[in-house]
Parts: sequence; C-alpha cells; structure tokens
Amino acid sequence: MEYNFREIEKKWQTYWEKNKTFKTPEDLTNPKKCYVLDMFPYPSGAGLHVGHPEGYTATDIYSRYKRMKGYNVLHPMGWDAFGLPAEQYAIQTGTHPAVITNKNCDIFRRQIKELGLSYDWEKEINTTDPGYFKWTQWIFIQLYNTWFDEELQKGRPVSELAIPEEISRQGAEKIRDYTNSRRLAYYDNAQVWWCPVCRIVCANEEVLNDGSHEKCGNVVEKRNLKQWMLRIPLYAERLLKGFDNLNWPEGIKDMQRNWIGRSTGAEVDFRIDGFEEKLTVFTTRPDTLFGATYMVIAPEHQLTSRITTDEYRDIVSSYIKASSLKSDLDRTDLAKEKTGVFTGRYAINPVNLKQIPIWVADYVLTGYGTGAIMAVPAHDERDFEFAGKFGLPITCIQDPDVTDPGQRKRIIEGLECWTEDGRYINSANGITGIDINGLNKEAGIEKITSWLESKGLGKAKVNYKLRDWLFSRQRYWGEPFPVIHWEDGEITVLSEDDLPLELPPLDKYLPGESGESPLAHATEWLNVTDEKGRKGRRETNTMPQWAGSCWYYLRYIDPANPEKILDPEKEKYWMPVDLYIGGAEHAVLHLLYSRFWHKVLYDLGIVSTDEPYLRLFNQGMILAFAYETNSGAKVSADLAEERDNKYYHKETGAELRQIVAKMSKSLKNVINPDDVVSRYGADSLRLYEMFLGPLEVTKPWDDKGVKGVFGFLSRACRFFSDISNIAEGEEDPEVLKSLHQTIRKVESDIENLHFNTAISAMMIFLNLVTRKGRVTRETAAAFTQILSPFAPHLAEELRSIQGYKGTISFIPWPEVNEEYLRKEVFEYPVSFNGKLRFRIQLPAEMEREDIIKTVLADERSEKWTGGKPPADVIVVPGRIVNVVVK
RNA sequence: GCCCGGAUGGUGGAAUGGUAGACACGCAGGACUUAAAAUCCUGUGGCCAUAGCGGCUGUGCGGGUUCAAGUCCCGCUCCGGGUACCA
Repeated sequence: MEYNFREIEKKWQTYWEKNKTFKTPEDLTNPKKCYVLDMFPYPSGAGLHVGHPEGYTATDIYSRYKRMKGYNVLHPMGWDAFGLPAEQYAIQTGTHPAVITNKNCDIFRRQIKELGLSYDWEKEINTTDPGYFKWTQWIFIQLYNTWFDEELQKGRPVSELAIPEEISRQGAEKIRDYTNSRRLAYYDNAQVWWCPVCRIVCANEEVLNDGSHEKCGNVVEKRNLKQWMLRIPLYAERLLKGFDNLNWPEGIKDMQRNWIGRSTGAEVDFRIDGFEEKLTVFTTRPDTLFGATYMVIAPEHQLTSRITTDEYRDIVSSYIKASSLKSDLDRTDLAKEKTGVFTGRYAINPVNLKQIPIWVADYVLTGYGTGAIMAVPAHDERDFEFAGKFGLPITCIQDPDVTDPGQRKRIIEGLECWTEDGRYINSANGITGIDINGLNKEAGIEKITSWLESKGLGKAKVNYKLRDWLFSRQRYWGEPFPVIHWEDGEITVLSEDDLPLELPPLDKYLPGESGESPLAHATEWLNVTDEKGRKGRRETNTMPQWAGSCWYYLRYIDPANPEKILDPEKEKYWMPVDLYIGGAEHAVLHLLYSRFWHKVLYDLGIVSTDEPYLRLFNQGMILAFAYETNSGAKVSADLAEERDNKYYHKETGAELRQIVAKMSKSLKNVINPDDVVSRYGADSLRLYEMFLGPLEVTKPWDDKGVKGVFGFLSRACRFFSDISNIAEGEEDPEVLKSLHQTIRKVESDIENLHFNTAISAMMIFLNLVTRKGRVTRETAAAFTQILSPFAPHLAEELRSIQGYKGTISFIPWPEVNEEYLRKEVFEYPVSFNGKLRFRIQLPAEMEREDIIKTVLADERSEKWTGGKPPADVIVVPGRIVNVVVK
C-alpha cells in the first residue's frame, strides 16, 4: 500500500474524536498516574508556528508511551488568551477582544487537532472564560488575605495575624494600616515604568536592558502611580530551597537563583555628626569597615535632603533633580562616568570613630539594600573608581594574597583595588576595642558581625535582588481586580459569591494618557454603593497576563468545577505535574511567579504539594535559514537561490552566505506547519521535528530534512502494510535481536526525551527488515507499537491492516526479552597503544586469559608487537582489547 | 564584567573514559524508465597509496591525566543565552 497519509490521518483523527479515546480516566485508584503538561499558548492571529508542535509532539509521545505503560495520563491543552494583541485589535476596530480571541482559539485548536496530539479536549481551559478567571480573582483574594509568618516561613490567614499591643492601642485605623502592611497583596504608590506607547505600566522584568519595553520596543519612563503589588520576596528563601528535589535543568535553576539574588552580609548603623537619625547601610563586607573612608547615599533616599548642610543645599538639590531626569539606562550604564556631590555632612565610622564624608551619587540604587552604602575604595571596584575621581581617601586594610610583589605594594599603597582575600592590616582600634588584624576574610566577617551585634550597631542580614511584583496593568483585556475603593479610604475585596467580576462592555478600549485604564470609562460598572449608602469605586486596573498562567495547571484537573477551584481529591491524585515542557523564555518570570502562587496555595492548604512542577524541560528554539551579503546585509529567503551548494541573490546575482536566524516576517523564512502537514502529513511533521536534533538545543529548520522522515514512514507503510511480508513461524534471530534492542532503545530514549536517537533506532530496524524481506506477525505488531507514539496515525492504520480491532493507544508496550539480546560472539576491536589495528571474533563468554592468548597468537599482532611480549594487555569484556607495547 | 551553555564531515547530528562520524540530508556512480519523477543498489571526513592489502591524520586552540580522551583536569579563542553600578 502506498503511504496515503491524508486519508489515514483524517480517518484516525475522526476515530479518536468519536470514541473519546484520550478522555482522562476518572478512576483515581490506579497508583500509576502521569500529568504531562505543555506551556499553553497565547492564541495569536498568525496561527501555529513550527515551534509549537516541537514541544507538543514531545509531550504527546511521552503521554502516549505512558498510557501504553499502564499509566493514567492527564494531558490537557488550553489558551492563555488575555493579552495585548487582541486589545490592540479592539482599539483599532472597535470589536470586543473576546471575538478575535475566540476566533484565534478556533484556529489554534483546529491546527493542533490536525497534528494528532492526544489531548483530552474536555479539559480545555481559557483564561478569559469567566468560569476560569473567577478563580484567578479568588486566588488574588487569598493573597490579599494572607500574611507571611517569617518565623514559620509560611503564609497564614490575616485573621491569625497578631496585632502588637502598641498598634491596637492606637485604634481601628492603625490596625488596618498594620494589617495592610503585612498582606501579600497590597495597594500602594509605586514608582513604576510607564510605556507611553502602550499606555501601560511594566514590571521591572518587562523592561529590557536598554530601557525599552519588551513588548513594543519603545523607551519607557518613570511614573508614580497607585498599583497593586505582591510581596514575592518574602518567599525568596522558600523559592530557593524548593529546587532541592526538582528535576529541572541546572541552568534554569541558576537563572532563577540569580534573579532572586540572595546575598548575605550585615546592616550597619552609622551615626551622623550633628544629626539625630542614623544612616543604615547594607554591606556584604562588614569586615572592611576599617577601610570605609566615605559614605554614599542615593539621591532618592529620604535622608538625603535633610542631612545636606545649607552650604551644599543648592548643589545637592540640583544633583537630585538632574538624576531624577535621567533614565535608568543612563544611570546604570557602566561605561558612563560616575557622578556625585558632597552633602557637607559627616558620619562616624563605628569601628574607629573617624569622621567620614557623606556623598550623594546615583550609582547607589534606592531599591536595593537600604539605599545607602559605606564606601571601601581599597576593596571595591566601584568605590575605587569614585574615590579616584573625587579625590577621596583610599585606605588599604588587607594585605592581599598575591605573588607579584609590585602588585602587592600598589594595593597596600591604595593605588590598586583588591577584592579578593587577604590578611587584615590597619584593622584595630583601642577605643572601640575591636581588632581583626591578621585574620582572613571569612573569620573577619564573622568577628566584626558579632561585635556589631553585641554593641547594637548592626546585625547580620540577608538581602535579595528580587523585588515586590508589580501586579496591575492599565488595560481592559485582563482579569478585573475583585476590589472596591471606598470614599473613606477603605479597600475591600469582593466576597466569593460575587465572583466572577466580569468585564463590562465598552465603546472604546483606548486607555487614558494619564495612566488610566479603559475601565475608567465604564461608569455604570465602576460606581458602587454599599448598604449603608457609602460610595465606592471599583479598581480600574486589571491583572497582568501572568495571572492566568500562574495556576492553570491546577484548573485542568477539574476545569468545570463551579464550587471549588478544584476538587481536593483530584488534586491529591494528579499533582504534582510530572513533566512540564516549554520554551526557556519563561525560565524566570512565569516559572518563578507560578511557584510563588503555588507555595501560597500550599500554605493555605488548597494544594497538597509545595512545588508544582516536578520535572521541567526546555525545548530549544527552531530557527530557519536566511541569507546575507558579504557586507553583512540581510537578504530575505525568497530572494536567494541555490546553485552548486552556493547561494546567489536572484536580482543582483551576488553570492550570499547562508546564515541561521530566527523566523521572521521580514526575512520571509517563516515555516508554516500547515504547509508541511498538507505536503507530507502530520506524522512526518511530528517525526521531523523530533529528528531534527536534541529537544533542548536550538536548531535550524531545513525543508529537505522532512523528505528523510517522510521516506522512512513511506517505507514502513509499504513494508508493514504488505501482508505477504508478514508470516507465521519462527522469527529470524537477527531480526529478533534487533527488535528487542530497538524496543529497549526507544523505551529509554522516550524516558530521557531523546527522541532523535529513538527515531534513528527505528530506522535501523526498518532497514534491517526490509533487507530481510519478511517478519512474523509478532514482530510486525511490536514494531507498529513502538512506532505509534511518534507516528500515531500510521501506526493505527498498520495495526488495523494487521488484523487487530480498535485503537493501539492502550495496548501494553512490548516487553524487552533479555534472552534475545544475549550475544554469542563479540567482535573485539584490538588496539595497540590505543590505536585500533584489527578486529577479531571471539566467543562472548571467553575468559580474559584466553582472549589475551588468542589475540597475541593472531598473525596480525606480530606486526605491532614486533614479536616482543607486550608490557600489558587491557581487556574490557564485551568492549575492547588494548595491547601495550613499549 | 559576572553566571550558564555550546564548538564533531558539505549539512542536521550520533557516541556509559573503550571501534569517532550511528541515523538522516546532500552529493557521486549505477539499476529501472523513451525520458523525468518516484523507487532500489553502491560509495561518500581529509591526505597518501592502490591491481589488491593498506598507512597517516582527524572532534575550536595550547597543555595535562590515562593502557585508552570528542568525553576528565588546567589555560585560552570564538559563538549563543541570561544578567548588569545589587554594595
């Protein structure tokens, strides 16, 4: 039979749909369960690109394999459907974003179904569905009603928050303020990034290094706006510790660790000369206090203006003003020279009571640590540079561990900066009584820290780079906050019965220039009055797109439950996610946010596991060829033509270089999966995406390659659909051995997600049997079976031709029989001094001594030993023989 | 700068410290065909030799460990990703 993929694929897709083949089992008694999850897509108008099927095929192969291994498999798909593009479209056309969103979902669903992916469509979710976002809003309420108990390292209901005596004495308002200051979700004035083009605030994470908005590329600016924030840093320690038992790529764990940015050190209080308040700094090197020769305070620090002396007031205020106008790009660019001015004020160094000047400089950031530093120019590069520029004193307090005497001299004289370890010098003071001279860094930090603590001058402290998460957006197309702002300043959240709070229809979706959400126009929806006649206004911001994707894996478990976020019994059965595959671009934000929410839900007893995703895997990006001229100008793919393995510009005739680049409209190198499916079929697309290379690496798409796997499927179809090739009786031992090797290889490769080598193993097997020309029914059935996770349509068809009824999906995976894998003889490679010289067939069970004798007796050995007895012979049974000749 | 990852034929890639280049693409030659496509067979890292056997060399570069290194260690180069005055 010729490989008629169109007919076969249509037939089996219809069969699966009609028979609900992939409906998730309801029976929760099977101890073997497997939750296989894809990162769900944002359904863009462009439809699927070839990157989507890559991850989806991988999880599909895994899911199908696990079903055959007797697992209950949960394998769902849904839509992360809130988002800016639909809203932009709404602004331009006036159509409700839901309309275009649903249309796009339909396109995605159709395309995905055409790939033969074994999703249970009854579990489908959509983040924009009120039945779904009701629970996103509900989680927000839980966050609002939770505080973090640092002692227990656990989130707890605010009803359990103990109010300190002195607060409760001051009355209801103070109690409210205190409570609000502890909630995981809080509403506050925040300095935020504002994208004037999108008219939206962006989280720090959404602003790129060059100061542009990641979504639109325009330069963002700073604004002060009232915003919802989430106190994710409270969970920093838990988020770090949670990695211990997770099967995640180390690189992704590292990226998250970096992002959390834990650093240990101390907070030290400095007295300010002639001033009541103290200036507190955070430092990772309290041991270098003796080298602190000046201090620097951030321009935005609340003490900056107040400590400035009259003499310096003008110059300081103009500096503050100037730096407030600078973009963060200007401020953080390392290439820029550091700037700063003296405040006229001095602080007292607590270890030696010396007066040191306090400067203002914008290289000190407000948002990290305390917004002020002690500067130790001799042992910190940045401080060294600043001190050099402004002529501030540099005192070396550490005799460096260097061998070069010239360098050591320069360091000790303060002419060079030293940040590594060494022995302290100049680090003792008779009056304060502290002395760390002679110690090294580790001991010095410990001694100084405990001295500071004993004198009440400071304390050991852990700091994180991770900041509070800015959680609101000035947008229409997102989850509305279930929040009312009352005229008396109180904020309340809706009760669960009032959820979901749906979006009101609007005439226009354009946000106001002032940073007002489009929802501010929805007067009727906006204004509310409570039973006592108090007037209130709903929150007009909406949640960011992260909100819906933070917890979707939970709703898949019980998507239609109207009573609860999900049934606890089902949650206990299916969680955690056993395998989660998606792109590395979500390595930090989505996964970190999601883990944070999950931990809160865990603390509140809503979920039973501390971490949501047991095993994570990142697929590599699929790139495509493009071209460039000698001068490096990009040429789009449609303008290049190939002649004799070289590429030429169709119009100019100039020779071009083939390069690998991201698929983009401008380079005209976008591969549409629909085209591949219509030319070669879904099975070929699936197989090719898996055969392209290891799942985790980025790799270029090459159209020619599809033909290779298409050829493989065609040959498999031709051979196994021809009944005359399939006979009763004994199987050829060589075929039997190869079959069982292949089963074993495919099995372990699927477990390890090495799909490319699994496919190559099946190709080797097919090459063998087509050469042999004949297999038994059992062999044909087993091969069809192992092929089925990869090419499910063809496998179903072959199985039905072989005379079986029903679907292949739940037929048990073939067992490897070790019996057939045993080798009688082994062809040993024989090398002399590590160089392979010849091969020799020997019985597999042959003893070492006999092997050595036989090898040395072989006439070919003489040439390499020169007749002399060898110095040594290494025998690795079943591997290699190496003769060592001196 | 710092943190991660990578570099293997013309191409995508394979290889528990143990036969480097599996499998596939491409290319070359052949069969079938009036011809082409499709299909099938053979060859295919480089260099040398060749009637035939064969030999040398080779996994970004330079060292090292080992009987044996693509794989482990040290020092670089280049490429990709993340991050960025985080005290």
